[in-house]
Amino acid sequence: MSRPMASSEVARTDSLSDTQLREFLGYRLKRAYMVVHRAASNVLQQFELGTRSFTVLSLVAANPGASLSQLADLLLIERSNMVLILDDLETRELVKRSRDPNDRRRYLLKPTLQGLRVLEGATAAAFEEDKRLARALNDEEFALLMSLLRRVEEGASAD
Amino acid sequence: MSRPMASSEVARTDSLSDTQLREFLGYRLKRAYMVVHRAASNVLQQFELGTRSFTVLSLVAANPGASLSQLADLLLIERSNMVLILDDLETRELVKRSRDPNDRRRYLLKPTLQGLRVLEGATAAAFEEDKRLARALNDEEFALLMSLLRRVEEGASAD
DNA sequence: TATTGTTATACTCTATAACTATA
DNA sequence: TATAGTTATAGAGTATAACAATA
Repeated sequence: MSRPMASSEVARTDSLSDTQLREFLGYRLKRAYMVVHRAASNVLQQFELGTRSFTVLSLVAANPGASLSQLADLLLIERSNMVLILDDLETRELVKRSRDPNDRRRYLLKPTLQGLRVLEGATAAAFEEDKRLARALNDEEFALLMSLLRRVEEGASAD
Repeated sequence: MSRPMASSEVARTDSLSDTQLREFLGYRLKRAYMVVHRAASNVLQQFELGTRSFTVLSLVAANPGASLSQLADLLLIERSNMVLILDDLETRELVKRSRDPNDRRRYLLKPTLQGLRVLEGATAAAFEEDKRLARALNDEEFALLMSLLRRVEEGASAD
């Protein structure tokens, strides 16, 4: 496959070293996130959902009557970005906005029947893929990883 | 702070539930990655480096003579995107491209003296911030998390 | 034919500022 | 005056296709 290279002034190997970067939590987190995110995106594509749309649809279904700001806060994203996600979900009739009669600034968000149907299929597919992605770990290790990630998130956010 | 709300047809709590999503490795990975990435970006800003530029500069310094394609492969990004990162680093005279005399398709990448100086400071700051972000974990837990992340990445990439 | 680097482009995700209508 | 939702826009990050030079 690879033939011997004519040697040049600088010694080179076929595979580069990233041993220094591998000491960084940020580096390892990003690499793991990338492969997991890409795989999840591929699976959700058949439902015409991105990972963000899937997450928002899931939260709306689990919290009917939630507001846009609440969702944005929970997902650590800007309200202005949440508007676009909800625009998309509402255009496709997966989520419905309706004015909150008690506070006319707010919209109460609810899933449509079709939204619930799509979510059901997407959740099953996403969950199966999630398990497949973590197949290198046994149940105990998986639970441990989840707990460590949560502690990192909470410890890092607490400034 | 929060006054009692007039009750509406749908019961609502101030904090939404994401218990279903919290079962997903992808969800937890993304949340942890977001807070870590934002903090790292903030720290690297004083060196006018993004996390990607920092990573590439670090790899060039650790592997003088590496090629663009090798770096792209290692970082799991497209060659076309690596071109733009290197354009930026070279414009700022942190990295230098020079033709490989043995294969005139390639460029050998090397850090400049200024590149090494900037990298030294950036690495120290990034490492300190990385440790701060992981301060919720002791050394043993940190090592365990790193190992679990690596196994997820490798297991997930192996299709 | 295949590979390296490149250009152009589009799409996704994130961030900021300013506006409106309500409170 | 503060908050909820919105608009517009800019900046990262990522992906795809096509091309020239070289192997």
